[in-house]
Amino acid sequence: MSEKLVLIDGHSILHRAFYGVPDLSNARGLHTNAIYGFLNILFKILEEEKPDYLAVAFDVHAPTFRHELYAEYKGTRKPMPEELRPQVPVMKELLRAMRIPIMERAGLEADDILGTLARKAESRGLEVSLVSGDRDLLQIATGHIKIRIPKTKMGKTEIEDYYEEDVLEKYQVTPTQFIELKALMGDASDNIPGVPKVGEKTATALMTQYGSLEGIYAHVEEIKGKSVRESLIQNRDLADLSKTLATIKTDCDIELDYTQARAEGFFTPEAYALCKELEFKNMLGRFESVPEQEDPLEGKISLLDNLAEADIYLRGCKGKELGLYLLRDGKLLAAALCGEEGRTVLIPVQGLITQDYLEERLTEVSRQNHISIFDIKKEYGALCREDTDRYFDILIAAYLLNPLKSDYDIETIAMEHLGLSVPGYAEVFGKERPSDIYEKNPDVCIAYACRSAYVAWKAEKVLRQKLADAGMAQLMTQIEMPLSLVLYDMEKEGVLVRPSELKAYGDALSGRIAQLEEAIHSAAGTDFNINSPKQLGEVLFERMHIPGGKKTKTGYSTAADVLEKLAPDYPIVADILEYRTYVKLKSTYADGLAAYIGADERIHSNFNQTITATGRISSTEPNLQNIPMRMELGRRIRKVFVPKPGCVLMDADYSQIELRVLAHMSGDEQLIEAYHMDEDIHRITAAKVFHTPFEEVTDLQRRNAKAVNFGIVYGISSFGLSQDLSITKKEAADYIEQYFATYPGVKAFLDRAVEQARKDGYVTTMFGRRRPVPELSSGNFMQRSFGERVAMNSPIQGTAADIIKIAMIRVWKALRDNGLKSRLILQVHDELLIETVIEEKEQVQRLLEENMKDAAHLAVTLEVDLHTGENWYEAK
DNA sequence: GTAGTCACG
DNA sequence: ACGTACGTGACTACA
Repeated sequence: MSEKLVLIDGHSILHRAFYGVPDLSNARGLHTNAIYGFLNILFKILEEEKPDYLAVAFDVHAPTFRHELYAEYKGTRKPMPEELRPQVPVMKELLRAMRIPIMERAGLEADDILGTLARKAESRGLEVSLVSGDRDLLQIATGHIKIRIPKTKMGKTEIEDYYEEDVLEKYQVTPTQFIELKALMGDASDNIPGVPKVGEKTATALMTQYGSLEGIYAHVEEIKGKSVRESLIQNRDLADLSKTLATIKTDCDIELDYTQARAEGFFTPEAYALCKELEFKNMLGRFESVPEQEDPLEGKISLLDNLAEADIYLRGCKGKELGLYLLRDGKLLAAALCGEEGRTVLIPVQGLITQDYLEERLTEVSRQNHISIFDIKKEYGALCREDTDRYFDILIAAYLLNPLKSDYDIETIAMEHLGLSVPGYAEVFGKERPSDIYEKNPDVCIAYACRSAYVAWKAEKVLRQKLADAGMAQLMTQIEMPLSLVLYDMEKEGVLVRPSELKAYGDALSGRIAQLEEAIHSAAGTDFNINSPKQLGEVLFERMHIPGGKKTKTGYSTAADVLEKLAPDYPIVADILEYRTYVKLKSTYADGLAAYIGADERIHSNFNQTITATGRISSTEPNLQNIPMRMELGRRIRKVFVPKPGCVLMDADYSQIELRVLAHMSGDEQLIEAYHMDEDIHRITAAKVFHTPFEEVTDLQRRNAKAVNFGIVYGISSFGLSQDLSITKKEAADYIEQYFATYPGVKAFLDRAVEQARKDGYVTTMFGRRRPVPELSSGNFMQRSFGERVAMNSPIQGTAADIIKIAMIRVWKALRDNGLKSRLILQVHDELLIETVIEEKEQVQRLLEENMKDAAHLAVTLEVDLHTGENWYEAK
């Protein structure tokens, strides 16, 4: 088999990646999205092609023969955006670190280098792939030279491949004709002059008819369209010049050193270090050997593996500020503590040091020491839970400083906030159990645990300072840290369910599912998997010829909004919708929830504090924040959520908290006044917006006003609103205009939010929580628009999240301080659920209402709707 | 592992 | 012209 060469147009791919990959930047503020995208494309190509040789070509900023021919020639590149420019040298540095040859030569564009090297390689019998975002390269395609054009969209890379025949198929012209096609059309973005008034269709038609530019001019008098004909005749010189400019040189004096271009040994320590600096964490897995900085704890670790030594240390550390790390594997294996730069200790569960003993001593230590720790919610079980002032969670701090990360870990915090490179959990333990590693290689485990305690200890000061600088010190100490304990308690409490009722509910669904499945298969005339959108799309839109266009990349859209339009005309579609509803309820809720019922017949969901970009809490395993509510059938699932004996469920939810937050933050007098009227807010809005007396507002008007209210909170766009209301964009735009005329303060507020985001790079909530909005500086229209909506929505959603967090802490403390046995068990964004001891009902109700209403003092009151019931269904 | 779908606020 | 409402998580199919 012949050998394979891959050549990449560096600038072109960087450009593609820059526009295709959302904004990224590392701790030093360097934008890295183009480099990241480039690497993704590079790795994808390496995997697909497994080339023998690889090189990357770059343009040099110097005049080329094209400039000599044509004074106005500006190069084939678009101007480079500010955020991209600094990424170029870093990209080259990374390529050098990966031992990939960089080909560049004054007077040559990357295209010419690619063209020349490709032809030479082809004549030597190699298979060649040219990777570029630039279609001009298609002229080089042959049976052995493949042009690969990657498209990066939302982080996913797809590559269009063109051999000679593919060019012919897609453009109806040969690669050679392709140059002349471009010459005819001109290409404004490439600064190549062309014959005016010849568009792509005309140019293609002419080219297929006459075969070449020369052929066209030989028969120019026969051409039908007058304006085209005259334009062609007038601009003959321009067409020829354009062809010369667009022709990629394939005979340059440049050679590839095939020894250096061997496609191997990319993953060098230098490249690893650079990727780490750039924070390309998921790239690091590609490196086999993992070079590390010297261990910061070399010689500073003490192993205290007997009771006496451990005891001496634990007594002696009283009053210190400690960093703590608990090594777990289901059970506690060891505790690492750090209270000074020069010494970190590890106390293993071993011999007389039992798990109980160690946990007891840790609880004692935590009572009299300040402790810094990573992910405290997991460790509260072994800690004193009187208050949270003594604790600092570096995970929560890192989250507040940048809530956009998908995950947080100790090694990333060490790198980002301490500039310290330490091995990560996966590097130490891989997929093995910590206890196995601990037996096989205790030193590695000890070192890992101690480093983690050291990082927690060392990072606290830095993180505190950064939080203070960002105005989030109070948010950290007064809201997030106390909240972590509330969440711990909620998880521990869990919520009681009735397994038998859940089972019965599921069984009832199964019956109907079987019926519907049968009806659908029979109507379709074929048995297929209704759960497969692919198969379903084919059956509906191909086999049954139901009208309905493609929407998704992969095929037909079968989403509910598409099917709902078809349901009235096609019974099978209505059945499918019903089938979907039932299957969803069965799989996610009936069966899904059943799998999480513990031995105590309670479900203990995880409440995560460091997931969302806006400051909301999230719930997982299972998600108890998305239990059906809107439809009656699904809503009945709530009947299986019950209080324990002697209790009732009390549910309290804020009434339109986000809209009230908007009224307050915007200070809009009209909106505030509307709330003071103590009437249906959507109806008032409708009356104001549509200039209708309050009493005469129609249901439709109210519904529209409500949709606009929602839209405002989401970061209004006429398109979004038009989708929601099934009206035209124009009508939606009118509504929005009317709305802003009614509530001018709201408009001003939203504008300010976007302005702040543009200026500072982030927006803030009433309580100082930050949400960075990197998308706003994107060159991509779609991403920028998204950034604008985010800038408008986040302060509102985030402030509402802050407020309910405050309420949770107050309610939790009030329950505790009054010695009540009722417990907070769930939070659903604007709603709290309390398992309430019947005797405490009045007291809990009062305490809930007061604490929720008083959680924040706004220009409008916070209203709370409160219900009590024998199950969650009744309590809503 | 990603895409499509759908449940919630 | 571009192509979306904001914030989540779970399940199924399929490469």
